[in-house]
Amino acid sequence: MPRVSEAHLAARRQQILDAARACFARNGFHATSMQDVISEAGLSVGAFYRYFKSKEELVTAIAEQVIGRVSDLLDEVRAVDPPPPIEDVMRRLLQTVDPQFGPDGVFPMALQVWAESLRNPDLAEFVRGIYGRVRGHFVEIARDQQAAGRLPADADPEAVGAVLFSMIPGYALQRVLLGHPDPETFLSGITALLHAPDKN
Amino acid sequence: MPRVSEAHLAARRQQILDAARACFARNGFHATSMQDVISEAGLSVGAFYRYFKSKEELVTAIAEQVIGRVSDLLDEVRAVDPPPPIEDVMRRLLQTVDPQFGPDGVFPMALQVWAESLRNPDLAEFVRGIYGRVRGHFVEIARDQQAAGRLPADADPEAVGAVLFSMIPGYALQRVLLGHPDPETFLSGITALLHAPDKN
DNA sequence: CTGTCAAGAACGATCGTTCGTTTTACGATG
DNA sequence: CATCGTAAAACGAACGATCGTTCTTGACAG
Repeated sequence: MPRVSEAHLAARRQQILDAARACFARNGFHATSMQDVISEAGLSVGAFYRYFKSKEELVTAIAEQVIGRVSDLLDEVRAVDPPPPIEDVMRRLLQTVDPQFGPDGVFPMALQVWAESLRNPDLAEFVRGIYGRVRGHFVEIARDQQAAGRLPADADPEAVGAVLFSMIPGYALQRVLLGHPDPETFLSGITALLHAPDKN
Repeated sequence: MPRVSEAHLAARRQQILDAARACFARNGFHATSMQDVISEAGLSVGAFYRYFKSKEELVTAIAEQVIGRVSDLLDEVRAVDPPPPIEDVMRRLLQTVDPQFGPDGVFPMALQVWAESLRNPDLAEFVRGIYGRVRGHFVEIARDQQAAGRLPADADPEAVGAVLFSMIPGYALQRVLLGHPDPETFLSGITALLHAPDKN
């Protein structure tokens, strides 16, 4: 019996996922047919359905990879101690994330995942879990900053973390939809706000 | 010949748009069929195609209404002088925008529009135009603040405007996907950042 | 042989849209 | 005012296309 090697099976699966990612990035989840994905992968219909139960399962798998990748990008940045100033943290973050704004990056597809998660409860829960963790990292960053005396002593780290977190997808959206501004300009805006004279 | 009143025609069109908005909010652009929209509107297939050339035209019309609404919300807030402190501007903004986070608000559908605009060039251009204008408002706000001495003299208003702008969709995303935090908490985070000790 | 894997024709469902028909509302006519 | 002719407006059965999926078939490794 032709039991094929475990590695071969995994490779096949990844081959499908890669093809799907390309198609989805090009045309979106809904406008790409199974035939598109299958042709791109150079497989047959029957082969595909050996590896995925349905199109929805494929979409979910891709979406989870995309969201997971976003999360990983942010994890890397957090893994720096001692905590540098907020501006440096955000600089690292924006620079790490910058190559992901192009058509081949994760952010254009992240937009699709966000929309999709409104109608796919499983995906919604997954997204909630990942983004909750990511925001948690920002809260930790805020806590670090507060401990270093770079935030008011009475500040709520949860609140500051939420604000810092908001800047990432907010910036991503500007980049993806408007094409502006570059990371350094954006950073200078953050710097200006952090150094606002105490008249507010 | 039954030329029906102009008002009647407009009302019919709006009736379709309302039905479409309800359906799209419930199931998304792609998962709602024409039959869904038409039934919701209580019309016949033929009647629908008298008012819209295609489903795509309907989607675009709805998307433009949604994006326009977001823009209008922000316009209202800007129309206040003399310019209050940044925190007050953002408070007004977040409170105005707060009721729009629920399932019936514009933001869940805005997510869909963002995704859709990646594959619909006409819609993309429209979105670009509107959001460009909205960001322009934030730049003006930054300029006002700078003139009032509440921002460093050498700050770039374009950059500060981009950062302030980013907080809105960034916050919207958190609210829609995570359900957190409430506007006042988020605001306290902004306040904390604005009052950061000058060690950064 | 034997059972796994790949292949792709075929299927039912459903999609968006068209189009021939019926209904409706108004202007003209007497 | 009553009637009728007519074109706009509404209707909905039907259509072709395409969708995602199933299933029969053959090839090939153990």
